[in-house]
Amino acid sequence: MSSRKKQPSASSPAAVSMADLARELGVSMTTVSRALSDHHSIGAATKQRVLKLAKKLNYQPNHLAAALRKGQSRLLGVVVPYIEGKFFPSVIQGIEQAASKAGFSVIVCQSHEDVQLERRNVETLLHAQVAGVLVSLARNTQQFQHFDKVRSRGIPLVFFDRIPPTGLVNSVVLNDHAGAFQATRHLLEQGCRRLAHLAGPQHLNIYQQRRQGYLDALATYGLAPEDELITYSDMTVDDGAQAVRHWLTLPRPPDGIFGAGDSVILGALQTLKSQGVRVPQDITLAGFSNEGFTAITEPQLTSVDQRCEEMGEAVVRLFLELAAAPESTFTQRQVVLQPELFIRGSSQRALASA
Amino acid sequence: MSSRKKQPSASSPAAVSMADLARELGVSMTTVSRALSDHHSIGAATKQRVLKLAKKLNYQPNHLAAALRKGQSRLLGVVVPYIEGKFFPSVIQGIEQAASKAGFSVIVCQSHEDVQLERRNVETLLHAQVAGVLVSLARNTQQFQHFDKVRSRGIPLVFFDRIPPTGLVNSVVLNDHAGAFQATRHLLEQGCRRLAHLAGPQHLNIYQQRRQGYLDALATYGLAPEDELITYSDMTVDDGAQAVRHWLTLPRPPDGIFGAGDSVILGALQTLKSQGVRVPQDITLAGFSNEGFTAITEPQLTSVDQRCEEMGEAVVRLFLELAAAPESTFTQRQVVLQPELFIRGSSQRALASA
DNA sequence: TTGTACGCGTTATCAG
DNA sequence: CTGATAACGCGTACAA
Repeated sequence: MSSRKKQPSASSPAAVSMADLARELGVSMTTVSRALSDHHSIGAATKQRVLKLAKKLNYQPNHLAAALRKGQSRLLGVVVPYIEGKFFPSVIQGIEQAASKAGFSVIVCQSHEDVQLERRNVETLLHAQVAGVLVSLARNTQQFQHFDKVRSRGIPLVFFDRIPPTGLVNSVVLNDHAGAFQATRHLLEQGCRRLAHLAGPQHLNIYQQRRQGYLDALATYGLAPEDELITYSDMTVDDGAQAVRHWLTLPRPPDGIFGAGDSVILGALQTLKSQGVRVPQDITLAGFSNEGFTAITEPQLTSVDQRCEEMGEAVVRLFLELAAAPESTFTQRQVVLQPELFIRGSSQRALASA
Repeated sequence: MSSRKKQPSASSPAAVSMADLARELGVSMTTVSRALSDHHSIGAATKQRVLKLAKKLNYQPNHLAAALRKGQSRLLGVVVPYIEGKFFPSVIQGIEQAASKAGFSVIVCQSHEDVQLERRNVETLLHAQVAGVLVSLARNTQQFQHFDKVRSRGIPLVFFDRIPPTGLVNSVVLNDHAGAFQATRHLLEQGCRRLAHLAGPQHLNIYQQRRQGYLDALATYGLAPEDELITYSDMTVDDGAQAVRHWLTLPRPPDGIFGAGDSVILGALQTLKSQGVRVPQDITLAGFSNEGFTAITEPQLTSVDQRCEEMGEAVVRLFLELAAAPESTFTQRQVVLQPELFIRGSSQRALASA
């Protein structure tokens, strides 16, 4: 009908491109590009003209094309095991904040604690041409080849919280050892001398560290660990309940429990109460993560806070450093954050004995 | 040094492109493209050769380029108010599942209940050239121009849970009215006759519906609503506590409370207990959302479950329909899911009176 | 300061 | 069935 090259069909997007602006203004695309990207080689007047028309026509830059051209997007890929609970949402929150400040957007993927899915997530992110990949490992991830592809493409890779045991990576972690140590020492200070531990899967760095912190704190009080007072599990509520039922059958049950997670301690608390065992008078409790529900239970649960937002920010900072560094430099930086113990009713005998 | 066009620099990504495959095999890029995309016009033998080499060289398709060319990516953008709590993570879970099944990836953005951020999120998604935008509105969103841009680009737009009041949109919602009606009727069946309601912001469709469900249930019992038994708030724990403190000062306090959310009911429960009021004997409670903590409180909280995963799946289904439909057809489909009441201790007088 | 021309990796069109 | 070529929208040496 019309002889125009681009026929603005009524229903289709009015996607106005740099070429359109250039044609309209009678300048070259180069000029437009420079005006929009605030390049130095550009006359102030021309720049204003371009910017004005761009606004008028509601020009939207096609980041896809830019990414293709530059071989890099402004997207950040995040892989986490799950987004229930408090920890990961908070970390993601920190990541989003810092990323947005640096002009990046964030894609979030869940591995649902499944290596297979984790692998596919990484693929997805690579396909989306992300500028960086930020990962917290799935519980059952024990091999790490799927991350080689990321590195081999020169894309910055940062692990956080759950990191590979190899250590040959860039990572941000909490000082889990210190957190566990603090919590355990606190229970000991409350007078406990038979202190049990609900431990997590030991192939995950975090649970290993928490167990070690527990052991080391015992040692400072001259206490030897007892195998029957340490159980290993997936840290669910049920796992906590089951462990407690077992411990209560012992000739000498524990007088305090440090759990490597909050859910498992919740299970312990519920079972203790149902069995008529008083918390904290008979048995004190402390958990890890400072989940929201720790302030809801009765008594409230003492727990180690993980500085979630700070972790997210640190992850992005590390990514930015890697992105800025020349590809050749293979750094292996590790950022370590300090946890904080939140002391609540489940461990305070002084208050409860009243 | 070498006469090759592409000099594979040691440190840079070994990104092998279709052109590389074509050159290596002595065929055209067209052929390679067809083999890879399973086009019909291609010899079986040639196809195998291409596929084999592609695998050998670990060819990774550049979806970015494809998206640029086709003007469409396989990315789905999701905007939610927040990802704490149970509801949104679960819905996202449903979305991810269904999207992945259809070959789409998912970007999640949080508006943090802020229109400004919501606006920017939508921009971000458009920049990322998403194939669809799935939105649950921020609490204070009352204007909707920022979504016009999405539609004007011909990108399918689906709202869920918190939708614009205009109704001129594609959406997936829970039958909030039915949920509230069920919960209220249940409390009435427990013998309550002075039933209070903790209502949410009425410009949000969901809270409006829940309030109406409450009112309609009262009506079926011939009860007239009383203004002093309905409070409006942002539904936080504190809001619930405050409302209860007020109600307890009334000459005739309520004998049951239906809250439009679980947090607000939690606040109510805590305050009631601290004041020595027995739940459910003196006052029954029911909330909305079936949050994880409803099973932790004592007594456990009766609450309306929102079919989160189903909602996510429905959202994606609707998106796919819109994407398949010709641009001209302006449908306004609304999918309505049925909620389910989870009855727990906070509302069961029969059990507690024992 | 501005413009020309090319390339990023893919797909669509048309010709053979 | 296969191939050459143009195009998607943008960035950037290089030339003017």
